[in-house]
Amino acid sequence: MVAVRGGSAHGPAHLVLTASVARRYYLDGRSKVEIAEEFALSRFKVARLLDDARSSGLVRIEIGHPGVIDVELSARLMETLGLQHCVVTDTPDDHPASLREHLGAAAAELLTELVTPDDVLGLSWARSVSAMATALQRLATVPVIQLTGALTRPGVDDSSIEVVRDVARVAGGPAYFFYAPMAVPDAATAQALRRQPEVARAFSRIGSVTRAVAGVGAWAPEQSTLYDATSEAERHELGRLGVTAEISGVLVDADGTPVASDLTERMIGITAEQMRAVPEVIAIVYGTAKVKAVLAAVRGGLVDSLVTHSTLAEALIREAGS
Amino acid sequence: MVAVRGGSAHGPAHLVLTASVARRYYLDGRSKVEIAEEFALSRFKVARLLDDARSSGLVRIEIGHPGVIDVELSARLMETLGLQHCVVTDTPDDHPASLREHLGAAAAELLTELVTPDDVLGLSWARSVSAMATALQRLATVPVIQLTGALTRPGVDDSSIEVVRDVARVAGGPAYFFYAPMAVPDAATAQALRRQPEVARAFSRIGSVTRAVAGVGAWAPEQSTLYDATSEAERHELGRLGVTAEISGVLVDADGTPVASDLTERMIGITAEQMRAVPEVIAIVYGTAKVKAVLAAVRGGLVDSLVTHSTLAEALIREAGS
DNA sequence: CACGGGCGTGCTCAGATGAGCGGCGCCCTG
DNA sequence: CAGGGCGCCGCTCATCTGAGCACGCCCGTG
Repeated sequence: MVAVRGGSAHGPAHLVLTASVARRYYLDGRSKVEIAEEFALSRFKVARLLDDARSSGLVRIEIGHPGVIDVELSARLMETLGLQHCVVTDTPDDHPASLREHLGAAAAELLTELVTPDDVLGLSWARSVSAMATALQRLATVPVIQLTGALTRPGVDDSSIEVVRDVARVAGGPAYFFYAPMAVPDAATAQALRRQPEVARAFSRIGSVTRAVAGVGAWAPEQSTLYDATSEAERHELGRLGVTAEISGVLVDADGTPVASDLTERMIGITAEQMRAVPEVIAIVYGTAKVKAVLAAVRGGLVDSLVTHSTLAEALIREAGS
Repeated sequence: MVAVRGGSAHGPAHLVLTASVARRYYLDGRSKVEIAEEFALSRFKVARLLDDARSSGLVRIEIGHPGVIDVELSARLMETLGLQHCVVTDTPDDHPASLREHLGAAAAELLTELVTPDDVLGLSWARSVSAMATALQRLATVPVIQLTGALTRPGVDDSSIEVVRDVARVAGGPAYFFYAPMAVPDAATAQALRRQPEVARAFSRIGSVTRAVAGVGAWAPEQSTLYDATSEAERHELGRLGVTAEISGVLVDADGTPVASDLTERMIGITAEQMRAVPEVIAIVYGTAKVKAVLAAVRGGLVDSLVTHSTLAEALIREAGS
């Protein structure tokens, strides 16, 4: 090379050459060696041109997908929180009911995809889980286990109590369900209930559950069915103990450490240890009020996967990053 | 692997996994081997995931640049016509004067970039070349050669006749210019003029020109200064001979083959052979009426590089493709 | 129940690629 | 004018990557 350089280093010809090379490489899929031959450059030059093109923004790479699922955000949330799976919809979040419906549909799709005939499915009591059951159209043949007692709020139609049976019907597998409340007034009653044949039958299966679906509640009014069903004094006491999240009746503090209390003894349902032992717990969550609760549940290893909406997902990433 | 597959092949989890992998690969620049290890996949699986991601449109790669130059279109036109260089601006084409100004500026930038101290620059007579000269702010120190006589139209201010001197001043190199018309009434006068010291001095340098800038005219009213300066009979005769393009006084047919005629003898300027011998002739062209003229000039090997606007560039690609 | 097509998977091996290095010419400064 | 700094270039070598192939499983069919 004669090595006498002319004008500006980043003139239009350089720009167009770079664009040509980028086009050949990214759009036509040619190798750098081929491009080097075609343009009479060294392959190193081509590589540097392409590096420049990317760093200068001449080449833009976007990851996206037409549809309700924001795949890029899902991937980011998954990586940020170290989740097993993650689905984020970009549903507008101004209408809780439609939000729940969309998330239920997304969770149903996820479950259909994930569940194999080798799985054992556990279901928690939550409106979002019920929404998922409604949307579920197909599922591998697996046993379905009820993980907690029911908890209905007067005046609120929390939809069918038949969630476990509905899902089991779609799956074509056996259903392990029972009729009992999530919490009872005293430990003795709880123990008695746990000995009930149906309850005991379901509970004996909890250890074999490989995938579970649950909601996540925050310890605040309207943010947890359990909170709303608890007495004023107990709410306060549990709050004092640092309760931040409620997952299927399991209470944990901000670090995700289970908070033992009087209430723990009175619960009919899966324990913190059992839940942590489940290989994959999928939580369906919505509402930005639950940021800290979700983080606690994930950090505590209780929740492994998330189905949520973009506003909450972004808030989670922001909070987790800080 | 246990090899019992669950739900749908393209569920949300698959989508999000693909997005994660694509993000790591394209955005974070990790290698496929690293990604394979991170996600516990085989590197083949990663490669196939990435292939799917691109073919399904999950990953979109765009080449573009904020500015007046449409680099992507420039690259495409360059490849389609096999040009040495190409600059396409996306200036709106509804105002010829502003168009000429923009193209002049783009051409000036291109020239600044391309010209090295080893070059010898030739300039043709054209309004667009004049516009380039006006915009030129910097240039390597090179000799500047006038390639043709001048051709002014009455009532049209074709700007300075001093183009060659102006450019030479910016370059800081010697100027080889002369005052003579582009065409004269008879061959004898032309020969006499060519013997003029200044003319001969400039012409003797034509063989050493390494880069030239010119316009391209179509053989139609208002599309070529030479056409407009020619008699009715001659226009018709030349049209009959198939003249399609005029480049710096050189006339060629639709294939780019030079058309010899009576007029050829009466021209004061570079010949077709000489022009083809110039390593790079850069043409500044605008107006979709000149599609066929540009194609002829390029196919004939007279023009090697183009500075034009998007409308004409697209028309050229369309026409060349068909 | 045996067979064969289709699909997804991972292997081999040659060719492509990236990281880091030394060389060279330009430009700036003393 | 000499020396040093800097940016650009292309090389080497270890690693990465793609094309094609073979295997095993699933499923539908005779």
